[in-house]
Amino acid sequence: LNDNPLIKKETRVKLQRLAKQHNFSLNTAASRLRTQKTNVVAVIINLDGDTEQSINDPFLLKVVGEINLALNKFGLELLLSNSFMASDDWANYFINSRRADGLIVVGQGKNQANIEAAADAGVPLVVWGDPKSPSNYPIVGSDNYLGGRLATEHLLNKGAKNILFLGDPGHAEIGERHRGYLDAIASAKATPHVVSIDITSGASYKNINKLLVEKGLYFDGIMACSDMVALGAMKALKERYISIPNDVALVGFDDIAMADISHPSLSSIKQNTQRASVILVEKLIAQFSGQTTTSQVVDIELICRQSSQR
Amino acid sequence: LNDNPLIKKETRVKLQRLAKQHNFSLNTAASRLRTQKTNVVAVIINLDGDTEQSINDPFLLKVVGEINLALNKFGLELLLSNSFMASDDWANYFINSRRADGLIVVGQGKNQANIEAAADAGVPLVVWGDPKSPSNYPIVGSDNYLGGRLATEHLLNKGAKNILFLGDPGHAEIGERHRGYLDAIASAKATPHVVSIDITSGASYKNINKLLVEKGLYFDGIMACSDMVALGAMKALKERYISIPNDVALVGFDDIAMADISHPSLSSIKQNTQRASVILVEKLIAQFSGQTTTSQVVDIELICRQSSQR
DNA sequence: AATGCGTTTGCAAACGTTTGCATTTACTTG
DNA sequence: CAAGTAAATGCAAACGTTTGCAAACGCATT
Repeated sequence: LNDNPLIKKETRVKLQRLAKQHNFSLNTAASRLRTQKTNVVAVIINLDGDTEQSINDPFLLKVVGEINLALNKFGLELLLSNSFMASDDWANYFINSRRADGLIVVGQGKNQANIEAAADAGVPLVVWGDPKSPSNYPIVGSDNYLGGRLATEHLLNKGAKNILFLGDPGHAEIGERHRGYLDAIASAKATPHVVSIDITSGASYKNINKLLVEKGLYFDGIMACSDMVALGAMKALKERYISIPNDVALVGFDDIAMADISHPSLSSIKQNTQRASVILVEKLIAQFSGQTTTSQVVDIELICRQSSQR
Repeated sequence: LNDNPLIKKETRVKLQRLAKQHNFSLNTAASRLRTQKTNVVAVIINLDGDTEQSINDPFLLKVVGEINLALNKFGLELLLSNSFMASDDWANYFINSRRADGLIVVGQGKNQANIEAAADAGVPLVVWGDPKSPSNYPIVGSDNYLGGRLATEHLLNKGAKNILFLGDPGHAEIGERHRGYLDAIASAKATPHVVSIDITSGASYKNINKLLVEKGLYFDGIMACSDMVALGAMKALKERYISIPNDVALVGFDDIAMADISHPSLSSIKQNTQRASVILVEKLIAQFSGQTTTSQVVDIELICRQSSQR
């Protein structure tokens, strides 16, 4: 049944047909016990304790969906996990106990201690995050610095002079976007305006509202650290009849489905999650066979829509 | 290590501490082989072949996230699956092979053959879907009929006379919403207008655009079968400067995060996915111990926002 | 010293696969 | 017909846990 080449091909297919007919299926528990392989990969959604960003975040879930497809393509299954069950000792909980052969961590968050510990323990492990972060484990992700710079330069090109950066620079990936933003601003000899907020649409909405009340409309562009954040800001602006893109041009990050369907449609930095997922899985499989793998940057793309078109 | 009551409590905690110290973990493969229990539940996202609705649909993923939390609460793990790996014979693939102890199917779709087959095979199984559908398996879900009726009555109350139903009535859950819509329309002696489209924002956008071009604005209300569909329609309307809610009032379904953050914010029928997830898991666990379980309706709620406020 | 009880230890079987080796069978070729 | 090869069969061990039973141990009470 496992396509052992010692057995003639016809015999194999004959038996496989018979197995299907009689509803016979190999007992994976026994098989895993014997082979010490599970063909399962645990996916951990790595959220910080202090963010409101939840397991419901559309972008994170999109990444999980893509990873699932990529894993299936290689015959692997996906054990979905949050940090609740596994507590802190991922190596022990997932690998030592033979629940999974490897780990894919979605999101670096602010605290990489758990990831580092697992990597140190020699666990096959890949991370979706910012590939430029120094690490002892391979990280696959977008060029966040470039994304931040492109988005900001785009806004500058469209004539924005006072561009807000909306997001929490303490977070690994967003920190890079922030650096890109700062460099673009510096090159243009403009003034940076950084508004550090939690990565949620709600926080964004509230903060932009507060800014408008307290300081008025002192900005004419926003580089948001995610589309959800951008959409929250957009709502606050629209409620005050501030024209997008004419009064304020707006660029988000992630290119989630809603970016295209919002009105005005939201310009965004598109992360190629599909390609990244395949690369993540390939690197993980390479680790299974003992190879060491390195971080890798995946292309990004500025999707120019109405929110920055003027 | 498994809290066997034959062993004195102090000895148990002592050993458990030792195990943690030495990074020892029970081998789940062996344990599963011996006990014939996996403590794993497979979650299948059940998409029709002929819809563009994808694994990336925010609502479906939200449900999966909630189910994950509910399962964890009961010490169960979640094996995420699409229909690709399991092919058609779910009983065989998941249960017979001891990959999981039970199945949670998210979405009935148009074709229930796979679900029925698994249920007939005696597999512990629960479904997120329309609880009023006749079935040989327990379905947990919202009162879709009531939701459709409430949404439509709400629009009627707000003075809408010509209300579009936007969605595919061939799909189980949406069929019920459609029935609710029709009944509300009939009670008000209004004329039904059913626009059957695929359950995606893109399809909705395109169709509303086409309708407006071909027939003009012959409607003043829309009851959309999902928020994504509603948002697609909203975009088409806004592009033509049709005022929401004044020219057209709009109600969606699901109450996804975007409903609150869109502008105007979107009225919606909120499905209590969190409660439903816990109920799903409880029913599944009841089946593990041989009990038979029945379908159950979870409360819904009309969330009234700007898109229907006039 | 004997009895009883709670707790621990030791032992063996079983879960269903995979793997390697030795053997047998079927079939082809000189 | 013998020799040679490809394919199939049979056998036994091992993976690490759980379970039940029997035996042993420690300790307190008669």
